[in-house]
Amino acid sequence: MNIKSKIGQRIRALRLQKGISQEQLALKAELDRTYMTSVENGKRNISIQNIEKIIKALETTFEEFFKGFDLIV
Amino acid sequence: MNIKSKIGQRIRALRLQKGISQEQLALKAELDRTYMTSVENGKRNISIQNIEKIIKALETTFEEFFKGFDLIV
DNA sequence: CACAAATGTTACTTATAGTCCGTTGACCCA
DNA sequence: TGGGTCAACGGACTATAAGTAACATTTGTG
Repeated sequence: MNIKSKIGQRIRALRLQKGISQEQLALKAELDRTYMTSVENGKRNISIQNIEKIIKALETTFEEFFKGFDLIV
Repeated sequence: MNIKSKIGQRIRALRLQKGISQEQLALKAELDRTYMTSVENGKRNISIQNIEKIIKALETTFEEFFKGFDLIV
């Protein structure tokens, strides 16, 4: 699994855990809905600033977000 | 402290811990020497793929890299 | 099935990430 | 003093991420 897909997968998992739609998350993170879709689907080489926006919108932390991250195959 | 500076600070700390120069790290990560300087100085909104390159060059993991990351003020 | 809501895709512009080449200054030491 | 290494900076350039619109598809629910 490449890094872009791993990031997308992690975002999707946390989003679903919160039970919100891509659109709701996008709004909260101040990003475009279609951009969120492409990030979740591993199509974007996202920057650290946008990752930060999403982590905040998911109400989590960098540490939590990346916990166990390297175990994803 | 903004996210770009926090990333730069963390990279620099780990690099110095390994006792290598910016140029050696850049070479290992297959990035430009001048780019490494600007990243460490918090001037770049680095992408996830380049973060991955640097983390690998530093011989660490995402989990380790971001451990305690949110505590930086 | 019909309809709505959620998600996905394509294609595009603009904004900026990242490279390359060269310079400068600090530091160390023979 | 002169040569080496290292870090920071700048200008000019190319590569690519950000961001959006329009449309398509999937999914869930009556």
